[in-house]
Amino acid sequence: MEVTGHTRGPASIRDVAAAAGVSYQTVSRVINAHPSVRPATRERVLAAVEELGFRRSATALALARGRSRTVTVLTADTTHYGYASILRGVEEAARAAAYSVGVGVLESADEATVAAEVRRAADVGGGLVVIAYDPAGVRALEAVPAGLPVVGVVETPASPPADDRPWVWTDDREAAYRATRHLLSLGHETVHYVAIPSDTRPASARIAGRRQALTEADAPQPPPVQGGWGPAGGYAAGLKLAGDPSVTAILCGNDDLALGVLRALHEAGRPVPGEVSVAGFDDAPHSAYLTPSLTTVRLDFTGLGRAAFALLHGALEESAPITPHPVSAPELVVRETSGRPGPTDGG
Amino acid sequence: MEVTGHTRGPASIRDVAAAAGVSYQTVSRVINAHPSVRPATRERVLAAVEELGFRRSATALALARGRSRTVTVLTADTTHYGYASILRGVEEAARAAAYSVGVGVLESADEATVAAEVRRAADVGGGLVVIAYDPAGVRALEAVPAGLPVVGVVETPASPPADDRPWVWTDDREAAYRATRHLLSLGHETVHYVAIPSDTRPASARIAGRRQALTEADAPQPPPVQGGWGPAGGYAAGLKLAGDPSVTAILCGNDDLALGVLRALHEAGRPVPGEVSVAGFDDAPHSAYLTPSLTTVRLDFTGLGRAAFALLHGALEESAPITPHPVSAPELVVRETSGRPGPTDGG
DNA sequence: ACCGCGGGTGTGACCGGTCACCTCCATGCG
DNA sequence: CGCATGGAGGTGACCGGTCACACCCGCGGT
Repeated sequence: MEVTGHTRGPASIRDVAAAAGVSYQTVSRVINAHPSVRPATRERVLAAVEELGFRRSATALALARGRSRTVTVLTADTTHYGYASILRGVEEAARAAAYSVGVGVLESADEATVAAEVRRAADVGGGLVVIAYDPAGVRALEAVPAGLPVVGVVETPASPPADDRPWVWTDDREAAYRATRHLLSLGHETVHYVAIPSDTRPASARIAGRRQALTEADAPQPPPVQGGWGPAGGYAAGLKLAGDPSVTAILCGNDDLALGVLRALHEAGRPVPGEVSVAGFDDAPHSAYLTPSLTTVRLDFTGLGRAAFALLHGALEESAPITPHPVSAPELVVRETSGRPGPTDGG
Repeated sequence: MEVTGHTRGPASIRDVAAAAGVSYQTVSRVINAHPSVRPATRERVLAAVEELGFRRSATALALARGRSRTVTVLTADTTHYGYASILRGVEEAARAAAYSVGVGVLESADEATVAAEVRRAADVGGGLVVIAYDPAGVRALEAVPAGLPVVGVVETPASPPADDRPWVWTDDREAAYRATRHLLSLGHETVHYVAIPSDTRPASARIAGRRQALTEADAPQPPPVQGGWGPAGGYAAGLKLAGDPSVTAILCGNDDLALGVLRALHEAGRPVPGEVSVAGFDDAPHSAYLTPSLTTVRLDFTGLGRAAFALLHGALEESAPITPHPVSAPELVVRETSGRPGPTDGG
């Protein structure tokens, strides 16, 4: 009725300008809260905005400004609890800052594929959060071209990151240290370790934390067992360890691994925590409800995601001073899978 | 050396054109594989593309074409296994089609918040996949403005969806039917049900499937117990059911719920499957490794995600005929939590 | 009365692509 | 030989915003 000649599709600032009887630039000023617009004019423009249901196109904004209010999270798996939590943290912070978040899954760790994925993510503009706990993620982080804002979510690094390529991490060295000490304090001679893939690096923070605890206690240092990411890998590793009667305490790189280990111990007839104690990392939601419930170290993945976004936000805009690391410290959660070692010579 | 005056930042088609000694339009033609470009010219352009590291800007493309090769997944939780798998399926299919995928988390089911989230997602253009298993998702699906391409991921609907607003689903009616029949066939008198929030609707497909199985077997029909989404809710529901000695079989709306129920039964001293049988939905990765391992119905969430994308892709472009539902049928996976009912009158 | 100044607006170019349309030239055919 | 045809390529406008700049006007100072 009152709308006569405006174009099909969503209204643009030109449409709004026409409706309000001003120039498109004035509309732009109103949208951006520029001070020098007369109140009466502002009112008219806002009324037109309301009436036409105008929404400023994110695409056009990105093109004109050169950056895109978008962060893309590159991850090897959306399904894994830790990764999914990081994604949630990023999304949460991004939403609060009116950013959009994209996801790219690194299907394989193959160099070319990863590089292609990084390029794709770069095409949309904005920043990148790379979850670099695993080989695919590490590759991706390396493949990010210079000049593209990126934050890596990594294990506790040995040396601080370069300024132009910040990292974010939880103190998993400390986490491993505490979990190991907890198990030792119960009376176990040593603590075996089932590793997630990233822990194969000799510099792995978790391995270092465990080593420190073992060293301080003058305990033997059995080499880590490779477990992969999921329960299946933990199960396989668990079967190996279950066969060795000297094994009484097992620390696992994550809760899923621990679950597999628990199953393997069960099948091998080694009661938990009667004979063997088990602890995990992450405190996934189901860990508290397992039978027996899982002793684990809670890691603040959501906070990690938020921190990653904050850093990126700081790099993309000249606001929000780069908040260092408002990530909660790891917290040991003692549950039923850890206890004093029982007599193992009996069976 | 050879590059003299081209602009800072990523190269544009104008830069490439200058380097190759052609017009920007020719570059555009080469990029888009337009036939009428002489091979020699094409070669020159491609060489320039290579040399300058040209990548076509997704933003500019979106602006010029009017649509943005992006799909945004709206979900209430990135952490939940089923949701995360759907996201992965969407991402997988999207990547194959050179689309980007965004995520929006519906933090609350509050109408205004959800509407705002939908608008935000709409701002980036492209299509929407809304995971509408829960109240927040259902609200979001309703709040999507007409004209915006959207696909809902829903429970088996009572009536087929409208053409312009397609849905995608697994046959969870059949899934519930099969799981219930399985439990009945073991000799249980009836099957109790711990529901996920969406199942409160009287028209819920899962509830209908279970009802049908119970009806066919002339079994009593105890009302569903509300469980929520996570293990905590399952635990609470499980405690209630555990107190009733007549309860010998419990079907749960998802594996996390089942986990909580198992824990509650354990604490109540009711052995599984000795006294009570339990089954879940989803077949989450850890379910096979629980002790006892969980009988469940595997649902093809990833396929669901891929199907959702395919539908959206069909709506966004005039290609890829709308493949109806290449989603795998639910598959009953019988494990250790289900067995014949034992003597319950003893304790 | 003249100038400078600053608030309130409008105009043109630009971001990096695409699309519609035009030109130029080498053919083929009547 | 003249002309329609189609391949190869170029030009201008446009998508929906932003930015740099010019304009107009009222005001205060001299």
